[in-house]
Amino acid sequence: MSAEAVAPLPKYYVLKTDLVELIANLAPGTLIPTERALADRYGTSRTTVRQAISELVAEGRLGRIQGHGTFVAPPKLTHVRQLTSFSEDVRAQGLRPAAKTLALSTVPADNEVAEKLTVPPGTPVHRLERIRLVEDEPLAHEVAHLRGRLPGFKAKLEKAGSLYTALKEGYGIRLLDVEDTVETALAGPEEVRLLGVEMGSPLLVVHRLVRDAEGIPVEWTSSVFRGDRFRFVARIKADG
Amino acid sequence: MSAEAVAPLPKYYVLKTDLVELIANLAPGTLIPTERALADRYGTSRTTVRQAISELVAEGRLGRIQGHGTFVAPPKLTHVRQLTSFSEDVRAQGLRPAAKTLALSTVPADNEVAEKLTVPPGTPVHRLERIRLVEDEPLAHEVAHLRGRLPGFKAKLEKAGSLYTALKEGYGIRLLDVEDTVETALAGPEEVRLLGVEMGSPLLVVHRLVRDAEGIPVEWTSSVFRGDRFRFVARIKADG
DNA sequence: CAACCCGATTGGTCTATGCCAATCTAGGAC
DNA sequence: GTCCTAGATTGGCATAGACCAATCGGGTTG
Repeated sequence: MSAEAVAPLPKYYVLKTDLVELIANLAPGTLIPTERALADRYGTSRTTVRQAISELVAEGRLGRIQGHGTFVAPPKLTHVRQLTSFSEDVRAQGLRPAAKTLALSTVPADNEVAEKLTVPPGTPVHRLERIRLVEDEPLAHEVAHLRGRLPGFKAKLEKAGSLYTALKEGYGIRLLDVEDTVETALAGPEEVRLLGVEMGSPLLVVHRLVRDAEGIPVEWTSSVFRGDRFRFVARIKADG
Repeated sequence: MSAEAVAPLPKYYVLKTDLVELIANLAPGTLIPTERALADRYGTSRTTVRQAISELVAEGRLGRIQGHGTFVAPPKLTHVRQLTSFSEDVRAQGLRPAAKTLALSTVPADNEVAEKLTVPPGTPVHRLERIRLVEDEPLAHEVAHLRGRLPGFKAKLEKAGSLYTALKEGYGIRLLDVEDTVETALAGPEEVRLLGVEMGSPLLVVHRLVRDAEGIPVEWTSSVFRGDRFRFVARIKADG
């Protein structure tokens, strides 16, 4: 129709679009043809097939396992971030949450933690490192830093099961507000190891600052979520 | 030290790590060596160099322009999402915001819009499509759908300059709360065209549902932000 | 029967190379 | 001087093939 020269779409993008159609009606977990088979069928190189598949993996639509194959990924979860706990959010969706504590100790605050918690660098703070699981699948890596002296914190945390419950019922700390920042990143070796994602897959990096009823920062947490399995929701109320 | 066999890091990842160090002390905009030069220097193929650079581009640390070169990317912006407007947020950072209206019309609600705005499919709704700019650079593509009859909307919007101001001062609509969802995606041809990003670069897709004082949904907006230029912040107040 | 091993299959990394497309620069035409 | 063109340079796309690593299935071995 138009006389204008239209830039032809790259082959890998055409293939990607075709794959999206193909998997639209397939159940999660279904294997798609192998890379070599697709390369044959489309008369293209495996490199080109891999570029198309890689983007779909990055978008969370496909997954792949070396030696096994490439399959349709399960749909994204929705994570409602209110002043509730991760566990509650997940349970509200009918799923089974869990947390594995990797480390719990008292450490001197580094410069970043000190700034966020408004304490002098070197001040002892509690450090809690955990893996968040849903249906036994590791979905997030979280490192929390807590300000102040919290005697018997370990026992209280285990008893309460939830960080926020422990703070509230163990120490009477009431929370005023939460500030979350959300940004994208790509997985490196640490995330590959901890979350079982593949190199270069997208992540959501969340930094959370929690203030108590007096407006004093009490918690500074850095979390890395699998970007292909999560969607964040924030509900924000009007001021008046 | 350990007798355990350590999986050797892929070459492209080593190169990526080296590049992160290299650019740490370089000013934004500085050109890094060309792909061919890096391939020579590291005794590797250009394909491997491109894999390393591609991930850094996806993370927003590098940018590249065909025929020109690969350069250090500017730092991310921070976008505070409260019940304020995009414009106010950007101005608060000392930057110059702008919006370019691509389309403003009344259209029948499709299934998704109808569901979100709780109206029957086909109901006339206002559709506003805009490009958000900061310092003349397009950073987001936004399609808003507004429920209800809004006589003279176009004129009021132009007069107010801001969507929220227009709703409030033009029609007395007070807003109760906002619900944002944030997820990741990769750029396709439309984003390449509208935002000037490259194919496959990461995006933040935000869906926003705004309710009025009675809790009735009044706005359903779909936004696509450049993932390499934005960081979201949500402040959430405790309920009581 | 269970445990083991081996080979086929599949994705992961990498090479070497070619050509296309966008950009920039140096020279020449006017 | 301005404009234009022709190369050189740079990133973008794609090929064909090699070898590695993880997985899985079937057959052998105890």
